[in-house]
Amino acid sequence: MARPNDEVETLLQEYADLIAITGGDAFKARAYEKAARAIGGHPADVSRLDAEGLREIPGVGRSIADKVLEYLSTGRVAAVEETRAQIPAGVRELIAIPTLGPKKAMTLYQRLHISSVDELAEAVKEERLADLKGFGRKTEENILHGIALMRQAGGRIPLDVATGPAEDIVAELSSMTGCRRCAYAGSLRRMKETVGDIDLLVAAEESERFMTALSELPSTAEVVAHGEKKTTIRTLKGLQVDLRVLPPDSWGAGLQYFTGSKAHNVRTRTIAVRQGLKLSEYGLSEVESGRTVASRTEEEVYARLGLPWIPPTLREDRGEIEAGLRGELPEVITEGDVRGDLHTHTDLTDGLAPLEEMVTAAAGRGYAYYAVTDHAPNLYMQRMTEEKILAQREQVRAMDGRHRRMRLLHGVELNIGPDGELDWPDDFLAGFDICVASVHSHTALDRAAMTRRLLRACENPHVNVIGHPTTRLIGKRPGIDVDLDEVFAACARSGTALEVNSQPDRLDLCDEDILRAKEYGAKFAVNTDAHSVLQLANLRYGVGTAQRGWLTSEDVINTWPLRRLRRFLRKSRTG
DNA sequence: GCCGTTTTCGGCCCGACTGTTTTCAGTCG
Repeated sequence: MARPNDEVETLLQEYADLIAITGGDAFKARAYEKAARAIGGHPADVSRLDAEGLREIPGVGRSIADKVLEYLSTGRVAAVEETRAQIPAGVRELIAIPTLGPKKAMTLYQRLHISSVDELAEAVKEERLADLKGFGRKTEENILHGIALMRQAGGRIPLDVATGPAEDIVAELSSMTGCRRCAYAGSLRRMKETVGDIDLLVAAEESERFMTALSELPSTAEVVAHGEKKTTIRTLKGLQVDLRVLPPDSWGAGLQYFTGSKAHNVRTRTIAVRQGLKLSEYGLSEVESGRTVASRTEEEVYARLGLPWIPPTLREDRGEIEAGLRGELPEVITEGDVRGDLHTHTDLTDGLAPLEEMVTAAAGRGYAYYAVTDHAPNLYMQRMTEEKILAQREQVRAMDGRHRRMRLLHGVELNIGPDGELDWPDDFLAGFDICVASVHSHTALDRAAMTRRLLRACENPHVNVIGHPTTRLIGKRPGIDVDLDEVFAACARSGTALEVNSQPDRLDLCDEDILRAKEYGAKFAVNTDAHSVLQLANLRYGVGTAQRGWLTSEDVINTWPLRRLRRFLRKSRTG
């Protein structure tokens, strides 16, 4: 059910990790990492490719192509199994802890026989790391901090990881006879950045066959509970899936109930009670007579409560009930409102696809404009130069107009240095159509310095968008310590947009920060930061996050017509 | 292990930061 490319990517990445941990050739590990990434981001289904087709993927040679074929035909790869046998699986878990890499993980295993995150936490507490070479007080602190950060995510699953399987299962159940409606609900439907489990609903006259179907899916590893109204399974990847089957007449009430949030439902139930009604997953009914007054659709249920239908992404009790009652619910943006992506990469830096492929894919999405924004020189590993980016500009200009309905913008993703300085002087920046500027280094500056740094970037007349403004990585790295209110105010004042980065492990700004920034009158750009053709589709997650932040088209510059966008990009430089 | 030749080996994204050392290894972007 999972995309074969993703499975292969996961396998090759594991092999790369294992090579690194067991002290194998670092370049070999890198080669596997690179191939993993290339296959994960490759548009064609690898399970349909032969050896020759596989070797056309950059970074895939004879050896890796053979391993992929071996995996696709047998489900296993001998070389990987052999390496797996050398160290317990838990050792690999350790390198997920920030600041802990393969070398330290191997030391911990060899010297202290630590092979799980729990054992490591225990060992730190018992001060057993004290006499290990290379492990000082500060390292212990970093490990504990890293573990705490991981546990904070509390086993919650990133939005994109849950979405794929949820859609697959919905498609599967929808195709069964007797299925009147099928959808996922819960925090996934509300598009929270992480979800605890997948809540599925089916409307049907009888339930058993759906319960059985779920239990018997190839991706099901374990049936946790199997009842008449509810079945819970765990997938091979450890995702928990709850299925509820409802009578078709209860569909709307059930969907409303199981979408939540809990806080939102408390509010809707309270409104019902005040009207002498009772709201449950089966319907909205009169308390006295028991007569059902609304249940078939969500619209009907909300309408009977005196509310318009409320988009799931707003159902957090953050004022949506009040706004709905007043008839002032925002018209939040949808994916269809987005006219172009303003932050994307190509293989000129760390993207996977050449310019032409990215542009063609963007045109295929129906965009009216599209910005290419590769990395600038101060991200040293990308080896960008003035010559290279000017040559790219030539290519972009030459390509502009080839897709009739889509205009191309040539841009760059600049690095905001520790003092707020940028990669190139102003006169060079003036040659770009759009500049995104992001923090990539020096993430540990104190709050005052960090704030000064970002303000200076905002105030640069050529900086149009602050990319992933907090640089957080969900479950991995907290955001930078910065006075966001100052930054939001500066953005609003200077005509600099704040990015809503759609990468599922970023979603930065997050919903709550967006709500705050909007108060300052700041504008936003919902971008993918795509490093491959496939990642252009991550836009949905950014749009979901933008919705959770109550953004409308008016707030989001890349929903605007090109003419208006261009005016915004000129900042205050010209009238 | 991949790649591209200067073709069958020798490079491979480079530099900064951190914490630990006392001149550097490990991790990260």
